[in-house]
Amino acid sequence: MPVEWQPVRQSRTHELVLQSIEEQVFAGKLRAGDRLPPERELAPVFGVSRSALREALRVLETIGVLVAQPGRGPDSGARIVRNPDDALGRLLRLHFALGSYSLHDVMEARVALERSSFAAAAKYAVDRDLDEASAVVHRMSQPGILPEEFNELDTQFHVMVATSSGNALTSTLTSAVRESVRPLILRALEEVDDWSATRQHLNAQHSELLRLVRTGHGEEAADLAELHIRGFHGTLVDDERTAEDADERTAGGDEERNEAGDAARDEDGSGGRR
Amino acid sequence: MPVEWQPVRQSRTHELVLQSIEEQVFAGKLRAGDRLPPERELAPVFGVSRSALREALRVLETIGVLVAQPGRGPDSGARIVRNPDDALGRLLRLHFALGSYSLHDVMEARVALERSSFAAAAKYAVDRDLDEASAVVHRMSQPGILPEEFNELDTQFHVMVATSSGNALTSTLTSAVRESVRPLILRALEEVDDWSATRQHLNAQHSELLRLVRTGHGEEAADLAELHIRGFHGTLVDDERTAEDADERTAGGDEERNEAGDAARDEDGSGGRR
DNA sequence: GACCGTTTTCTGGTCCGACCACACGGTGTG
DNA sequence: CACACCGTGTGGTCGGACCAGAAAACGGTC
Repeated sequence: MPVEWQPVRQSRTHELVLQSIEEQVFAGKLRAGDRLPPERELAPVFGVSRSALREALRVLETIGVLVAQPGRGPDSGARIVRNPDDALGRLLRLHFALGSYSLHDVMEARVALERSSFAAAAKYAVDRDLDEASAVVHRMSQPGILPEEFNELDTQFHVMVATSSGNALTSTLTSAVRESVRPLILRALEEVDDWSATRQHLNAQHSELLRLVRTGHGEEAADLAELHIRGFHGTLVDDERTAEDADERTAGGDEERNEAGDAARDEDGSGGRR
Repeated sequence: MPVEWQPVRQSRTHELVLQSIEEQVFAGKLRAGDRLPPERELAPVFGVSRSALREALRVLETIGVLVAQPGRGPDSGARIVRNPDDALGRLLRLHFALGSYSLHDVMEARVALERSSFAAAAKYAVDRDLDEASAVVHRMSQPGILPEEFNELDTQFHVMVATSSGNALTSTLTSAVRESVRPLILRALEEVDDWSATRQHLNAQHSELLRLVRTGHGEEAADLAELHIRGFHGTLVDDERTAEDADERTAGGDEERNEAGDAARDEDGSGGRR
C-alpha cells in the first residue's frame, strides 16, 4: 500500500474550537440538556472571534448535538441535545443525490438493517407500538389513497417497526436510509401500472409482517421483510436503468459525471481514516 | 396520535441559502467536482451577507459534500465532493458519547451491517482487496503487537471487507459505527486478562473469515462474523455494566442524565419527520 | 396587594468592512 | 532559461454594529 501523505490543514480556528467542545463531550463534561454560555461570553474564553465560534456551533448543530434559541429565559441559548435523525437524513439524502451511493447499495443496506429491525421487534416490541403500526397499515389500506400519502405512511410504518425494536441506532439508520430514497420511491409509485393492485399487494405484506412480529416469529418476519424490500426495489432498479438509458441517449454525459466525482473524492482523500 | 404543532423557525437566512443549494444538488445542477463561485460573489447572488453564506457552506462541509481551499489556482475555492465517511463518523461518535445509542444498539447494528458486508464480499470481492485484508490480518498476528495498534488494524480489517463488498453505503456505515465505539474497544482490549490469547483468538477468527469469503461461503462468513462481533462485544457490555454500577455508587446521577437528554430531545422534537 | 402594559435586558442572527495567510501567476532580472 | 519577486484572488478571521424576539424587570392602575 503506497503511503500518501495528506496535508493536515488544521489551521482553521473554528475547527480547534470544535475539537475542544467535542473533547468536553467525550469526557462527559458536556451532556445532553446542558446549556452553553452565551456566544459573546464563550468566544473570548476560547480566545477566538464570535464568528469563528459560531461556525463551530453551526457544525455541532448540523450533526444534531446542539440547538440554539434566541431570546431570553430558560429555553434560550445553545443547548446540547440528541437529535441525530435530521442530521443523518440530510446527510444520506444529499450524498445519495450526489451519487455517492447507488440504489443497489441502498437496497442492500435497507435489507440488512430492516431484517435486524423486524427480528428484534418480534422479540422486544410492546403491543402499544405495534398497535400504532397497525393503525398506519390501516390508513394505508384506504381505497382512495394516493401514492404521495402512501409513501409517507410506508416510511412511517418501517420506521415505527424499527423504533419498536428498541434499537435507537438501527431505527435512526433505517429512517435516514429510507428517507434518502423517498423521492425515487414516490416517483416509482406514481408510475406503477396497476396502482390499486400494487397497493394491495404491499399492504398484504405489511399486515403479514405485523402478524409475524406480534406472534414472535422473528426469522420469518426478517425473511418476509427482505422479500418485501427486494421486491419493490427491484422495480425501482429497473426504472433507474431505463431512466439512465434514456439520459444517455439524450446527453451521454454520464461518464463525465463519474469522472468528476471520482476525481473530487480522490483529491479530498482521507477516506474516513483518521 | 395527538397532533403537536411545532414552531417552524424558518427565519434564519443561512438555512434558506442552504436549502437553495440543496435544491441545486437534488436537481442535478450541482454535481460532484463542480466549483462554487467565490464567497464574495456568491453572497450577493443570494442577497445575503458573506457570513450567512459561510455558515451555509460550513453546514455542507460538515456533511461532507463540500470542501473549501484558500489560495489561488484550479484547486482553490469551494468544490462539491463526496466524502460522507468523516461526517458520518463524527456524527455517530458524538451521539454515541452523548448516550443517544447504547452499546447494545451499536452491537446489533454492527451485526446487521457486517453480516451483509461479509455475505456480499463472498460474492463480489476481488482478490486484490482480499489480499490487502490478508496483509492486515498478518500484521495483527505479529507477536509484540499492542492493543492500540491492534484496534487500529482491526478497524481497518472490517472496513476493508465492507469496502471490498462493493457497497459504498454499508461500507461507510460500517466504518462509522465501528469508529464510534473505537475508544471503548481500545479500553476493553487494554484491560483484557490474557492479551496474547485474546489476540490469537480474534485473529484466528479473522483468518477463518477471510478464508470463507475467499471460497465464496457467504452465509458461513456472515454467521462467523456475527459470532465474532457478538463474542467480543459481550465482554464490552459486561465492562460497561460494571463501570455504570461504579458510577452509580459514587454519584448516582444517571437518572438525571437520562431525564435531561429525553427532555432535550422532546423539546427539540421533529423526530426526523419532515 | 394583584393585575396589566411598558421598558429593559439578554439571547442568537445578521450584516459590514477590514485584515491575514497562503498559493498561484505573471513579471522582471540574473 | 532559471530564479526571485510581487500582484492578485482565495478562504479564514476579526471587531463592531445593529436587528428581532422573548422574558424578565419595572411602573402604573385598580
